[in-house]
Amino acid sequence: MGRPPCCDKANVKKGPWTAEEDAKLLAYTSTHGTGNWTSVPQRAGLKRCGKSCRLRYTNYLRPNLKHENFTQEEEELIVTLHAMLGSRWSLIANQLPGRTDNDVKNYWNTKLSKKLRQRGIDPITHRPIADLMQSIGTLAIRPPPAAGAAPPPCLPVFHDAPYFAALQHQHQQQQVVTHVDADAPASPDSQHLQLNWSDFLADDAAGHGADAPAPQAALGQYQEGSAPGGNCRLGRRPRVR
DNA sequence: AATACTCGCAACCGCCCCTTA
DNA sequence: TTAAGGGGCGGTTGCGAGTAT
Repeated sequence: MGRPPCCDKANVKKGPWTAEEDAKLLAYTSTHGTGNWTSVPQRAGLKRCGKSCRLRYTNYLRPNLKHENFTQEEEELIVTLHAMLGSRWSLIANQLPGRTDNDVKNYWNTKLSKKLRQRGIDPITHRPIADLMQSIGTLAIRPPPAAGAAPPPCLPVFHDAPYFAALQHQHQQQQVVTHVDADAPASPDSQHLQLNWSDFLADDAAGHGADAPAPQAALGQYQEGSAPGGNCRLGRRPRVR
């Protein structure tokens, strides 16, 4: 049994937002703020789901959003953070002022992952594709597990727990490729990580205010939550309120 | 000029976590 | 203590615009 719908879907409009709807939503949020989203549609005079209103506001109408193209610096930061965090788009977006998680996710899916592939880097693990092919070949010759034995661990990726800590080390060794200029010659050592790990942690703490948990603690939660119960599913991002 | 294909992005879906009664 | 509901998140889809054939 799933969750009940958050709104009456039969009487809710879907699809692209009109300028009139945007104006209503902006007018409402500018005077009343963004408190209870489920009540926003009714109060603002919109035939929309509250979630739809929230999404429209946070991804498009919110003040201080950037709508121009991503800069080279932003690209490199996204790649760096993706190597560290995986697809925690909201956390990555927190480090990019004026960008939303949807922006970052779309940009990654449409551009950055392709750029990485063009350079011979696997966009999931951030490792050279040739290395991965070698790993797959090694796995293929392993004997099958005995009957009743525990299932084998997942294929490791950078943002799984054991690799999270290792990544910091690798970062210090400047091995992670972050430069994704497709025109540049593909060379594993052509560009190196620019982001300072401790700076990232400090930024994260500052971004969440004084009452936010220490960033190291938050990262600890990521590591603990990365493989709950030993299965392959990544842990969800710990929420910071 | 018409059609097919690709790309970019806005929006939706469904799951999960947290809060609250 | 527990269940319901709200909010947040990542994954996916749909569609318009641009480009290639």
